[in-house]
Amino acid sequence: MTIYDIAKVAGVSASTVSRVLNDKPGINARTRERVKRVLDETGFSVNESARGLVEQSSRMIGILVSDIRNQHHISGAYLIEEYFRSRGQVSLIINAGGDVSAIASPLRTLASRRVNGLVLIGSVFQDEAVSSALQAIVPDIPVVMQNGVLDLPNVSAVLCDDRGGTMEATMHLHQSGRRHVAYINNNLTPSNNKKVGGYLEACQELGMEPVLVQTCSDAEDATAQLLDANPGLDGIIYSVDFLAAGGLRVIHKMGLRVPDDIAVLGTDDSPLARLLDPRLSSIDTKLEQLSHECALLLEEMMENGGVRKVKTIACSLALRETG
Amino acid sequence: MTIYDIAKVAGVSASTVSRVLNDKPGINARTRERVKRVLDETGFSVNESARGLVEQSSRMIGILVSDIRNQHHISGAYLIEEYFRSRGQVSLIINAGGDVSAIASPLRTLASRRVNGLVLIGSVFQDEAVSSALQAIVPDIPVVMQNGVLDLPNVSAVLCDDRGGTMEATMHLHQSGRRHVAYINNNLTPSNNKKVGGYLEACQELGMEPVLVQTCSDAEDATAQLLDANPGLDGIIYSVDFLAAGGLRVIHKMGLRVPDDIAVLGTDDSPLARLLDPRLSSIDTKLEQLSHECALLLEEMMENGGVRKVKTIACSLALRETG
DNA sequence: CTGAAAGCGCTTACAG
DNA sequence: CTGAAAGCGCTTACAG
Repeated sequence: MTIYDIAKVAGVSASTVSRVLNDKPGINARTRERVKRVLDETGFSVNESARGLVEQSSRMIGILVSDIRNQHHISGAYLIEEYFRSRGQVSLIINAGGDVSAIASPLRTLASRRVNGLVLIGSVFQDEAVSSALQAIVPDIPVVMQNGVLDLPNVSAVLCDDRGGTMEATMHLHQSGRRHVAYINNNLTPSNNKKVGGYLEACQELGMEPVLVQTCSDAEDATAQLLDANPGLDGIIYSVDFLAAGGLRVIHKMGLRVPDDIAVLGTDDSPLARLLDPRLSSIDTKLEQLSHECALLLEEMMENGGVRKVKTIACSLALRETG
Repeated sequence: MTIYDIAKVAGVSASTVSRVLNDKPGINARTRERVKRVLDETGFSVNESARGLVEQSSRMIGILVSDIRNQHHISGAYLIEEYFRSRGQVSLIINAGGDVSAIASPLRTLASRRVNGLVLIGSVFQDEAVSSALQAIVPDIPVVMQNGVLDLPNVSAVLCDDRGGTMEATMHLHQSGRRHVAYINNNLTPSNNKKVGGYLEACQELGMEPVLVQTCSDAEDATAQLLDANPGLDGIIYSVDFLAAGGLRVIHKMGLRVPDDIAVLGTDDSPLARLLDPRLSSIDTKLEQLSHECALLLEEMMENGGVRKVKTIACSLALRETG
């Protein structure tokens, strides 16, 4: 079923059908009605491939997510998908996979589809290999990075002030009387590095001795060891909420009370924070705002031909029952 | 940059470039090499719109998710995306939104894109309105439903045996000595209805008095009221894990011990189950297997022209610390 | 207000 | 083994 078929039935030309289809002005109201009726009755559906070919626009954007398992990233992707779909752009959501240097393959896929814009979700994309790949494969497509920056003319960024948020969290604990606050970090992502930096800076400012733990495995083991080695600890900040879940379990098992004996803070203010018992206080990294800004920025770049911008969004503290 | 440009540089015709691009046989090895080099050097990227137009295939599949907030569904979508991408099919993941009767709009979007196949994730799609919409808009596209069935010739289904899983869970509690087991349900989805059915049937078989609670709001309130009204309760099953999180909190607050005083079971065996304290025992609804089967089935339908099939996958119990 | 024609960038018989 | 040509289903100047 093509517009020619519709044209035949409606007794007009394909051009006219196309005009009706696209709500172009300058068409006799009666003709328009007649064509519309045929369109409806036949259940006609435009072939977007053909349309994309002539319009040189796919009406699609690409969303590259660094890791599927990360609910935070998935949620960001969906927020962006929603925004664009309400504006007639469909989303191609693709999982880049763990290996950032393998980004060329998904990027080529997206390029072939001629996506009108691209958003990269996850700070791991702030990487030299990604920069080269972007430059080589999509030098002319507007790109926005969620929580990462790259110095490329077509690549904007919306950053979350992880450093400031973590500083604020540390200071908050200090203000509420804590004097021995540790930080437990997992992945060495650019985002996490900023968090750690904020923690260290706050410690210095406050005259607290920093206790930094790097764990690639289990938060429980890390917390247990930390607590064994530092009996005087009265606060722990985790680089992500789910780590704090394990931490709470260990603390509970050791017979310490939260927050009386020890305060616990997570990061991201994920849905999990509200589900834990006690409810986890967390650094809100503003996922929704971040995603929304990404969408707005990308839209702006797609329309105005791409002026690079870098925005930063402040974090806040979501205080609940753990500190 | 089109294949004509490549052809000119390589000193061949566009047909030859196309053949090289698609790894067609019957091309002089030298010519192939030469073209490949030019392809590489120029960073050529096929226009998939043009290709899709002539091939009458978009190399895309559509994935319709009923609700973004449901991590279970999102995870399913990603598992399917992964499967198809590794086979050269890109995924259009779309959030259908809460209102099932509004499914026509996303369906039309997907139809316009000429997706080669479609998967619907979420049992809420098992609905008369969805059935009509599918029939009207995509009568000829292979469709697979994840955990829902519809009686349409082009619509296959992979179901999870929610009923059996919940029966088994109820029986497990009974076997471990529980005699007063309640069930807390949230949404009235087809899937949840099966769960409730399984619970009721098990109660009958076991001679237990069923205590069924329907809550559309908070699991904590529901649990508190339930416990107040039924002091003898020694087990609760929740229709989804996150409800159990709230339940555990209330139980804890009331001074009851889990599982000694009361056993708690969730459903879906989500990542959350392992993060709660105590670790939540849960009915494993086999998300990964379900998604994988959906992908296989859809692939089969797309290749062999669509014989409808309905598969059911058994649940199992993931026993941890709560019962 | 409407239509005929060209062209978007590919693939694929058909010839040679 | 290779190329010229037609055609996939649209949109958009260009004429009228």
